[in-house]
Amino acid sequence: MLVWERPEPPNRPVPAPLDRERIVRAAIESADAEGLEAVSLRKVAGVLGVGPMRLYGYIASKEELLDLMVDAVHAEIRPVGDGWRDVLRSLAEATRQAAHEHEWLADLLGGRPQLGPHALATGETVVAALGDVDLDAVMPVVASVNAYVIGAVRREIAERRAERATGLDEKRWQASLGPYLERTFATGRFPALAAVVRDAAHLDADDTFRIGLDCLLDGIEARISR
Amino acid sequence: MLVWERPEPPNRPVPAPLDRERIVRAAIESADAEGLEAVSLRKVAGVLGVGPMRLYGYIASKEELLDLMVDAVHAEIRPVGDGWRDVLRSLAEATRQAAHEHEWLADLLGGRPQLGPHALATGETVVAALGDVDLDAVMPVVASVNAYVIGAVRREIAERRAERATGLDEKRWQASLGPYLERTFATGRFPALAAVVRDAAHLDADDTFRIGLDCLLDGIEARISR
DNA sequence: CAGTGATCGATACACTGTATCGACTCGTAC
DNA sequence: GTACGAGTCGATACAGTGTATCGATCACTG
Repeated sequence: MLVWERPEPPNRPVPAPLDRERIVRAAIESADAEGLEAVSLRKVAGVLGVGPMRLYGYIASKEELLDLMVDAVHAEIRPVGDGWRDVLRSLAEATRQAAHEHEWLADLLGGRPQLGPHALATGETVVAALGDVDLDAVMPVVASVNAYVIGAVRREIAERRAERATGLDEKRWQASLGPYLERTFATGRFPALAAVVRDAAHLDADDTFRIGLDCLLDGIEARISR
Repeated sequence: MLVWERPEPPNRPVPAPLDRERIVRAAIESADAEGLEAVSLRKVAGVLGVGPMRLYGYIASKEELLDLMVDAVHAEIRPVGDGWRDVLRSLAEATRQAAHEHEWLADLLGGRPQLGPHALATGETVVAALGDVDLDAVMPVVASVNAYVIGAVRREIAERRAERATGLDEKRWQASLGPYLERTFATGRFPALAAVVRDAAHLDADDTFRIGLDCLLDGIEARISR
């Protein structure tokens, strides 16, 4: 068929410009807005106006995308302070802060080794601030603080989600968790637990986090100044 | 059609007897053998000789199955010892041990509040052993140890998996992580980190875990005996 | 200008969790 | 003894997933 009667090719749109940063940003926005389980390659590609397979030019798997997301958040974690204790506390608070802004981070933290440039940069800052600490003690100290933060943040976010799930409509709450614990404790099988839950002061999340962190830092201090 | 020429109904098999315990056991075996991501309701139902939808008579969602799996493992976590410190240490070691036997536990720990009977029983044991501790201090103390354990175990399992992934064939290892860090450190952007990784003593996982735990327990001791 | 590699996205595959619904069984009321 | 109602079981279906494959198209090199 001659060109004259052949229609123009269907206006093939210029392929949307793409790079890892754009992809990761879109993924993070999705995760922030709708949770991690709502992040799919199809949706991410969708908001970028692109076919799903296009992403595989920039990442090799979804796992890699998640790794990139975590590393991107590490860019926001900039511990500051004077001396090792300040910096470790700052690291902990900043990580917790990041997880508050990106709840999905709690699902990913500690799930895979963090070796991205921003994670390494954070590590560098921290380790550099531990210059006056015995070299052999640096790794276990940083590791322990990281471990504590990961676990504490996970628990905190998990609790927050559980509350939100029931709290969304008061009915559900009334019909589920509170009374469940009531009934369970009423069996008398967990007297000590029941006593603590009923009679002890209920700390908020901030205080709980800080107390544990202080304990850990105290213990570290005792150990490295020995 | 008369019965005489109508074939027997196709030997409808007696429905396999089922209960939550059987389901959970099958799921745990799957997860132990092939990892958590290989656990699907179809497969679990399959090994039980049952259609997938049958499971929904016993659980309301896959999440609930995972909750049951975690609680089942909590039955193996029986902290023992004299005094609060022994018991907290025992709790930590037992949890870590459980995660070594069921690596998928690392993916689930801290992901959702643990309110199953076995988890509560573990909590009861621990809290009971903290009888001589100020009531208001019990919750944050237990929470901090739990947080540390969750994070430490996660990191440990994550590292183990990463090693295994590359270690399965030596080629991959040589081509991926080791040299990656080499090259990255060679850029000179992470001098302090590089120094630690190169010059510091490399502790094994057991020691790393114990050092952090000791720090935390030391800090707790200082705080509650104040 | 021909050919060659890279890039793009449509299609396809195997699989997921779970809603729906018809077929069937069984205990009970008449 | 029979009709009915409730409940159980599993086949089918649906919407969605990550990713392999591959033909079409593009930009660039000889």
